[in-house]
Amino acid sequence: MTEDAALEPVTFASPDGKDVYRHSSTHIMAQAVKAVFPSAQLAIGPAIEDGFYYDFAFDRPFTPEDLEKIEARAHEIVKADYPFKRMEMPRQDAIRFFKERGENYKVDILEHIEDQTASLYSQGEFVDLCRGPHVPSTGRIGALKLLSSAGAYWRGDERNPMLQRIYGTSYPTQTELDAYLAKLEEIKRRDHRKLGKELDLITIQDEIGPGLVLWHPKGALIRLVIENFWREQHLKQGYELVYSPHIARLDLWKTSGHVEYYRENMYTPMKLEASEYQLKPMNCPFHIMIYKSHLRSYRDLPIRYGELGTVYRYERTGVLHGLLRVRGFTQDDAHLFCRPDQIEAEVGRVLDFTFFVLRTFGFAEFEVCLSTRPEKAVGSLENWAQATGALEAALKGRGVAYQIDPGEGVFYGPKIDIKIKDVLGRAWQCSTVQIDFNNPERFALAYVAEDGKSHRPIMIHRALMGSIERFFGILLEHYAGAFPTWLAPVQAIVLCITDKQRDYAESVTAQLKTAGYRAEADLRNEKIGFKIREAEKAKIPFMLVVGDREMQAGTVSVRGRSGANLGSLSVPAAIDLIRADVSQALRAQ
RNA sequence: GCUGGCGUAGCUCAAUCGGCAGAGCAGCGGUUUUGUAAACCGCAGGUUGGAGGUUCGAUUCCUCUCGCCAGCUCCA
Repeated sequence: MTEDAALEPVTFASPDGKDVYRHSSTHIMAQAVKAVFPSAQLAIGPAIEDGFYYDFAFDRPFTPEDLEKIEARAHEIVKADYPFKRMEMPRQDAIRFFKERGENYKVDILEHIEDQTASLYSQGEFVDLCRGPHVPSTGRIGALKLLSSAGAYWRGDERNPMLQRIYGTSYPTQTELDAYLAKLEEIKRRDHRKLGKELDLITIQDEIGPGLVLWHPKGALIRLVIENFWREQHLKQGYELVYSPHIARLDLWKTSGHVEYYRENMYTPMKLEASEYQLKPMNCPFHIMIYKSHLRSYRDLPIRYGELGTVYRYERTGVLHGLLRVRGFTQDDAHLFCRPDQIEAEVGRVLDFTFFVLRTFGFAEFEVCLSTRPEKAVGSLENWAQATGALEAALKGRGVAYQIDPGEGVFYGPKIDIKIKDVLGRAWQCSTVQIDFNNPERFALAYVAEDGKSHRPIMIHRALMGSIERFFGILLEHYAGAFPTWLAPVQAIVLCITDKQRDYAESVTAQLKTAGYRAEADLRNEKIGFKIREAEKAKIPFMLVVGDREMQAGTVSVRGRSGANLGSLSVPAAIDLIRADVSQALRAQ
């Protein structure tokens, strides 16, 4: 350090510190790759959340055996404890330097930067173009592991050549690395595709088609509970529920602009009786047509139409992913029609409603983004400013922490996106609130104001869960299949110890059902340990064991999910226990 | 869509060099009447994703195709 400067120590505990640490790690990996495969060319290698990657131009994909060799070499480099050395040179010199070494991608990067000075970092015989900073020496990296390799396009553009990317991670200690690897295992264990099949909730089958979901009885039951809750709450919140068909004339989609802007995501239209029909990719035009079905007064506004609307979108094959990305899905959609001065209040109501619903499902942490006007957009600048201001005011009025994504709004208006964080800290985009200047214009929406003249309403699109399929998948992973009692497809199972208690078990089950709970009886001629094991695997919240003792006393022996002994209770007391569990979840906001 | 990997019984996975497709669980039949995460015996279960090719012979090798997985790109 040659001048006075503010010195800020960074450690692995801070985000910046992690970044530097992982960045140095990726240099070490790159050095190892160059040592093992000298013909590999360097592209870029940044730190990412939970690790790092480096892209290489190489004549073939890296195999797991390659990764082992590279990792072994990287460990040697760490052991050798090479110091990281920074040097600077004029940009042209740097270009010449990398050209000589055959590092064409580095040359490409240099040709695109504006700085006339380039900084290079070296450790041992390895030199890389790099802004830095780095840890003092390679020995500072405690535990380093390569995780996987895959193709990735140069500069993230699919028209560019594909490079070979290696992912890895590093931590100060082996213990921390092990904890991270354990988390990866946990993520695998909770995979909704696996759990969905194991718990017999949903399947996606080749014979049906990719991205098309079959809801089996237990999955469908959970969905029914979700939908019932959704409808009930929407009616309470002043929404009117509507239904719309799955196809409509192609002309409707021409008017809405979807044919023009969204065609690559739409199924091919079908021809019928001299006109073309389109499978719906969105619900909005239908709600608009309900609005338009008669003349509207300013007194009618806001109008809120809600629908669990099933839409079909053609997604490129490579992007489909279990329930999280499908081709046919149901949006918990609603469209609000309001006056410009009502935007803030309406958006505020939607935000409150969203948080209420998401909290009820057990999510407590959120990431909120406000996306502003993109380059290409419809609507006047004043409209954008007013609407964006209203969104912001609604957020501020509620003390919601948010970040601004400049230029990330949809072309037809600004939006607020809410991501939910699951129990493993992963963020999922579900809820969205979007202002739409475009559709009211395209469909010539109007209301008669106090002045007796026709005015254009503002339209707000919003979804709380986004898609029921995706939301269900997230819930499944969040709870690892152990749904809270109010959602569990089977809430209680009565297990008899021998067939002497069959009648009693059936009568207990009938009492539970009469009380309004989803109960089953396992009357099979099996040992109690076996029945409990099966009930545990099915993640049923309450197991009611009945043997001779219970039958004599008119009680049940209650076992909670994962082994809790809740004691011997009378049947009404057991029902109270279940009731308390259900209502607690529905009240805990 | 792109790059790579993978498709074997309902599920999880074996099958050496190209040489009779096998196990556990689940299912079915029987025995067992059981006290908090797996009783025992038996039976059945397959066009090895699909189509073509090479070969005396293909789960295995080749081509095409469908699907899945990882990543990229794109997104609820």
